[in-house]
Amino acid sequence: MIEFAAAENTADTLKLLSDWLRPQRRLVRTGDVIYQSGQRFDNLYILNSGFFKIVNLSADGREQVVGLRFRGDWLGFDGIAGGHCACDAVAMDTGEVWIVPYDALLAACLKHPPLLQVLHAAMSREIANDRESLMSVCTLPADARVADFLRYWAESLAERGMRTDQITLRMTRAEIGNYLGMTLESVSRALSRLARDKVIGFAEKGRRDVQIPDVGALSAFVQRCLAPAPALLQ
Amino acid sequence: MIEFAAAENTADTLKLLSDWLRPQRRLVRTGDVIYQSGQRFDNLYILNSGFFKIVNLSADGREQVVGLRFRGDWLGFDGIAGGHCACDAVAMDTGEVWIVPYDALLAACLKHPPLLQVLHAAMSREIANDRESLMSVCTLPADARVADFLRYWAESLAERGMRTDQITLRMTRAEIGNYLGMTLESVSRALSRLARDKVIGFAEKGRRDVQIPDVGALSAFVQRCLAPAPALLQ
DNA sequence: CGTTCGATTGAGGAAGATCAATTAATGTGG
DNA sequence: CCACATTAATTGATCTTCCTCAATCGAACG
Repeated sequence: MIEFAAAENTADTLKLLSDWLRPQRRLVRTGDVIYQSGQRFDNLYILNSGFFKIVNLSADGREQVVGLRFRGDWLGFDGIAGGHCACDAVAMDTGEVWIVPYDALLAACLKHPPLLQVLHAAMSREIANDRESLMSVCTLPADARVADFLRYWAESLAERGMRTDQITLRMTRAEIGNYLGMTLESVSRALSRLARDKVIGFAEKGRRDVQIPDVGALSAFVQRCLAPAPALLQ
Repeated sequence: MIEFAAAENTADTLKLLSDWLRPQRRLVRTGDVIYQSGQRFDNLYILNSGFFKIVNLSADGREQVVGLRFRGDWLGFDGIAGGHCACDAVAMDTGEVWIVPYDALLAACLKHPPLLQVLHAAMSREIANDRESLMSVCTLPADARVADFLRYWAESLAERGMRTDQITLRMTRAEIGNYLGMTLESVSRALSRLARDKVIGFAEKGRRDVQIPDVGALSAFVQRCLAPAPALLQ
């Protein structure tokens, strides 16, 4: 049970951080801003619960969702180098955020080095995840990208011990499209096709709840999109 | 002189790292592999000179250039979380890489906390950079993406005190296209258009050397691509 | 109960991919 | 050093995917 082990791991790590850092806790609701681009960097944030998006804003006004974050993830690493936050972090649901002053964190890490390992692992995971995103956007056609997005979301939940057979997308089609580099219409069409192929299902009411009976079917769908020839008969 | 200050900064940081870590040095040549996906994670690498690419390989065989690295950058962060390298790092030119065992680095950081700040800043920069890449791929049309790629490369050189009026691309059109999420033909056409518009120039012989008389012109070109209407007259 | 916002679906068009031919650069063995 | 082979780059023609524009439908909310 890898999922279970990972969920245990997340909980253990959070306990360790809570015990050693005694962080200030902040309850957030949908739309609440954790930090904003340009703001001075002072704190890192540990997510105890909820769903969050990271939004990048370019100088010329382009807006781009560049990441999604869940329980156990950290926010704010982008600010360390420049002393200012480089993006916005916004809650997509009610949740709890732990606030950790960076200075205090460093002090705690020096006293208790295992904390340092936890911190570095979080940054490392973020780097590896971002690369997967880039890979997905660069190499997958639109339908596969949507499928891969659902797979990623479901697996993120699974790793944290949450149910994945029925998930609630906390983003509009426009936001998903922005994150995946396509239009909202393309997202909608892709989801319709996934539903037609029985890879996903929609709840009776509302199309924000997606049923994923089998996460593996999503991966299979991605592979099917990549297959060079349909190979009708041979 | 921001460029000069940054170049000074890179040099100072490298000196600090060299003095405190006494890293093993390795000379590399074009094509040399610094580390490979799946390999056990033991070391981080600091780039003293040269040009490097980070290549991600997916389970189903898709290959994607997910990053470019220069003097002063670090390699290997992706391996910290999982204990194994998550990508390949390959030299695109002759250069020198400093090898730092992660354990030794942590020990040194505990003895000399400023090192920790340097390490975290490097990881932070990497995170912020990756997001810029994703943003570029998701929001810019092909021509603008190529222009933005050249701008990024030129500015990376400028930050390190190298000349930017004439740069040598160490990648084939195919590699650039892979990195930018487009075909090699699209890269070639974009470069031809940039040359026709006098935003860049080509050397007499060989089209791997690109003349960039004015980096600002590249940014302007990107903006022109984004402009919704040409606004012929008003 | 109407208004508003989000989602779906269709039709047409445009950006970029694919396929193909040519040219330029690089490398190799005689 | 040259003829030849090989790889990279350019350019054109065609085709596919996805975007844009537009209409309709459904859900949520005051």
